Amino acid sequence: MIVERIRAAFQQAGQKNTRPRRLIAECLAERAASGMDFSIDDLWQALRQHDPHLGRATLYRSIEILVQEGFLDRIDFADGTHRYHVCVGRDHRHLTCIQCHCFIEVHVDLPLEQFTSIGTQANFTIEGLSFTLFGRCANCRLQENGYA
Amino acid sequence: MIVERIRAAFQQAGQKNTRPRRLIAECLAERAASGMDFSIDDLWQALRQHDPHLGRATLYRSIEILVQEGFLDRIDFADGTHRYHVCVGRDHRHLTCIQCHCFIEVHVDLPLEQFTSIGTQANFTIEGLSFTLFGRCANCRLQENGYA
DNA sequence: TTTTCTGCAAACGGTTTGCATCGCT
DNA sequence: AGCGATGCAAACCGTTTGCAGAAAA
Repeated sequence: MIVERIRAAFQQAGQKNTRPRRLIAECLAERAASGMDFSIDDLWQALRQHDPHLGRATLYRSIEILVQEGFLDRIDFADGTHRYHVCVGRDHRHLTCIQCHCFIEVHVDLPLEQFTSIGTQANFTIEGLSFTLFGRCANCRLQENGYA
Repeated sequence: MIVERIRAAFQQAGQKNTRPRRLIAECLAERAASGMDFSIDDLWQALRQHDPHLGRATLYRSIEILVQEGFLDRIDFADGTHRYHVCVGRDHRHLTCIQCHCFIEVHVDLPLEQFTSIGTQANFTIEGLSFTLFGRCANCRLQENGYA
């Protein structure tokens, strides 16, 4: 169960099992199930429905932990905004729509051997990668063409 | 000459050839020559040396135009900060240090054919890609080991 | 009981905007 | 002369921080 995995992630980071974090875990589980990505604010709105007194700061603090733990993945858009989604693997490879921000996780075979050799050449230790294809989804194309 | 290319980019966007923009073009040319990346604030500090009255807003407005024109490339870091550098090609492929933010443009042979087929499958029109390897540069590793 | 987390509200920092003025064309 | 660009300052917005009280361990 996803909720358990999230609680484990908190515990892993040495965090207590508190009510706000349980709520956050629930909300994230819903999002993981639907595959939706979300902004911090989306999540906060959802949380307020369960507990109107839950503070923004708490949410920020928890999200930070989960990103560190590799449980959440942060997607940065060219316009400076960013959203999150529940991670599947370690590396991040997606296809996102530059208009509506919807996205799909994709499976690309990247030439990993090249990366190690690039690292060696440049004298860097490679610790992660991010690969994003930007495009426009079918929906947004339709709307652009006036069928909205 | 780079300065000319920048001016052309402004003109392309229908912008007038004004003193602040000439200054910006000069500063960018220096940065292009040295291959350094920079934050908006770096650039602003440099500009103030030439003209202490140049406003931040003007800089933001100009940078925005150049990013749109594809002349500047924006690099987003995991900590939410971002920097710019003068573009070479259309697509962005670099290796950046998660600690000091230095970076190198790298030449990776990405499986382009895969991308088109991914686009087709997902019904997206692909318009760009971003590929970043994150790591730690030699300098930062040394410092971490106490040789600072 | 001790330590950590929480909620609140205030501070923060980067970015954007409104507006009177300036300066290209 | 006309219109867009500029500089300034204030507004903005997402995020972080300080702190007193509340909850876990």
